[in-house]
Amino acid sequence: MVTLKHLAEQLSVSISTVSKALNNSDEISPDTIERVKALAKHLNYKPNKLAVSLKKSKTFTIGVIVPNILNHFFAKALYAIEMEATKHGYNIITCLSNETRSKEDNSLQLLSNGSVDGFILSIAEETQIKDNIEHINDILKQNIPIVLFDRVSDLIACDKVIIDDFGAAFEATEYLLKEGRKHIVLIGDIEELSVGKLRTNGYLKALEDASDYSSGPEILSLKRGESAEAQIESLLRDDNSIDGIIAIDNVSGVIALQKAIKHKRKVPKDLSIIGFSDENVLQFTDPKLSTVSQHTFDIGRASVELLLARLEDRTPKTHTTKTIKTKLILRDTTL
Amino acid sequence: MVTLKHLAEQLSVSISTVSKALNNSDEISPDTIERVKALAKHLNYKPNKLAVSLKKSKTFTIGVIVPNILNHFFAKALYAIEMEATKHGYNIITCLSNETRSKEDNSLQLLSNGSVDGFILSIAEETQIKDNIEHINDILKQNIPIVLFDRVSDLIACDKVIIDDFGAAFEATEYLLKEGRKHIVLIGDIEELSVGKLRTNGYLKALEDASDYSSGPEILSLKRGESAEAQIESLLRDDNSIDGIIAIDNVSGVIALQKAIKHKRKVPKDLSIIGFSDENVLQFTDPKLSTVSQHTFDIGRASVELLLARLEDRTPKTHTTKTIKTKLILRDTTL
DNA sequence: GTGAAAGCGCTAACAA
DNA sequence: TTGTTAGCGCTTTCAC
Repeated sequence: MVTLKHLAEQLSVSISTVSKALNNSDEISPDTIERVKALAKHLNYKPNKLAVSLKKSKTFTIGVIVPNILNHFFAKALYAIEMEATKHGYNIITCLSNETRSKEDNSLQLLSNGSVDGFILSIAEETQIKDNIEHINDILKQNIPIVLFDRVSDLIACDKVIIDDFGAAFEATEYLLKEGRKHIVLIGDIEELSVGKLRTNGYLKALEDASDYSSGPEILSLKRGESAEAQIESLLRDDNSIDGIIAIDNVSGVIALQKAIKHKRKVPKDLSIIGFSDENVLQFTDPKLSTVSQHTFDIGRASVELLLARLEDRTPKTHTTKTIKTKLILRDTTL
Repeated sequence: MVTLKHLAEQLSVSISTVSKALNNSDEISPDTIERVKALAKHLNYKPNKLAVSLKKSKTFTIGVIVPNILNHFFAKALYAIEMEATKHGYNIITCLSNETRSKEDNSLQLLSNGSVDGFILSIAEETQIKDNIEHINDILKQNIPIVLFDRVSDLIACDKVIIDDFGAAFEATEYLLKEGRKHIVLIGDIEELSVGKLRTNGYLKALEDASDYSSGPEILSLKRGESAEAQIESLLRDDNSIDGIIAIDNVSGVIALQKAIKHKRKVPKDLSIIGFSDENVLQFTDPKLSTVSQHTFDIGRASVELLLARLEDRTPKTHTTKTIKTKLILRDTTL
């Protein structure tokens, strides 16, 4: 590895001269700067990032902790985060909590030792269910900034990026009501998460507000141990009166659609389906699923922006919660 | 941030004593060790990783560069890599090339300055098409080890993890032939990649070997600018004689299946479909797609193992190419 | 315009 | 058993 020292020796100048020259200091003569830069280029010199970071107490690295990268939502969020971070000259260190509190805690601990300047994090399911978020607040206490996205907690005081889950589900339900649907079922496997609760409430409120809707709310809360497909298929098979489905997680909408096709239900004539997802999750169905689009790319980008603002002291002392707009995208599974 | 210096001052001992105590050196008295450790724990001391890395010239960090994280194959590979790396006490810095050579090169450059101990990389499409791999060899020349996975190149001398693409496609085609299929079409959008070529050759060889197969090979090479769905749909619509499909990329198989259902083709009675993918890509179709499973998790794990072996000097001078077994998984779209 | 020296936080050879 | 010192590669203040 080529170091400043090597360059200095070759050029018979001091290390500090070389350093300054490479940083275009106006203390150094143009001539020297040129000579130094020429040799640096020739020898393919690259400043050792560890040394610079150590010296400056600044790593230009963000720790990103996501619950499950096999979930397309998080994959896309990571994509957006990486793109935006790179744009600003930051690297990302990626950790996966796999929905467990222990791994989340572990990653936080392991990176909060000078490895990263801050964190972008979506809370693990286990953490959210137990509502045990001390490990996260511990990091905050050490003055390491964190931006929470999607899955957040009121018990944590930091910057956050969310979508209007309540409003989005409300709007989707309202749409089905306007279509004249009489039996709308909500399907999901994320009732325990902050976002799941909000979406469920949005659905409930919309039904409540509908004066001419006679059947009560009906929720199929998918059980973990059992096949989601079997549960959804049996729902559709057993009850022919269902004419609307709101799927509040990533995949239930697609499953419902596949089962509806299999059982020859006319979609959307006799049955409307709206899923929750980013635009291009499981995009190859025919007909195409109507969805509440989460603008995942914007979520990731906003998270990075918020964190960098915090790191560069461009933010007020108070914490920001940024809400990314959702959009109801009507494709082929709604009228 | 708590440092050794803080601990040393509080305990009125030297910094090196503290350092040694924390590392359980037998130069230090049990008593001192205990006192040091107690205070360290109390103050939540964490050794600064940058300093340790700088000192030891060892970062315990792996740079992972993948072409496209929205492709489920790479998401899963990343998942496996993160899991395995974490298990061995390594972090991963993730970079996305987005299939471009420039970003791939950039990431390599930016991390080869002491940030990582080595790389795990799958070659970007642009790099593979142009067969311009000097930037990768440059890194190798600097004695930074690289493990290539999935998309590899003969022009790069390093450890590699691949699957038997030729054999897998051969086996899949053979299976359809044994089913008695008379008109088997290959669909794909990755003919330009190393893996795509190998898979295509496997298909061709299988047809060639089949004495009683009268129609020639037929390949639908999906054009980039146009909709894959439209191209596949028109194939199926225009030619009713097609009774077998081998899809060599991640998603074409699912698209073909959806279109077949839409056009009321009996699957698998009148049309067999085999896709290429990991087990749980787009898993919610009904019927379920038969696939060549790539054992993506094993690919990721093997990549980490190979790299760590190299880093820890446990490997011979020569380079290893590890081939991960594929498996033809027959689900519902084959007889 | 250039260089010496201190120091970021840590490890490790050597001295006491 | 403990402490001193040098040094990883870099930046930056201060002196020349």
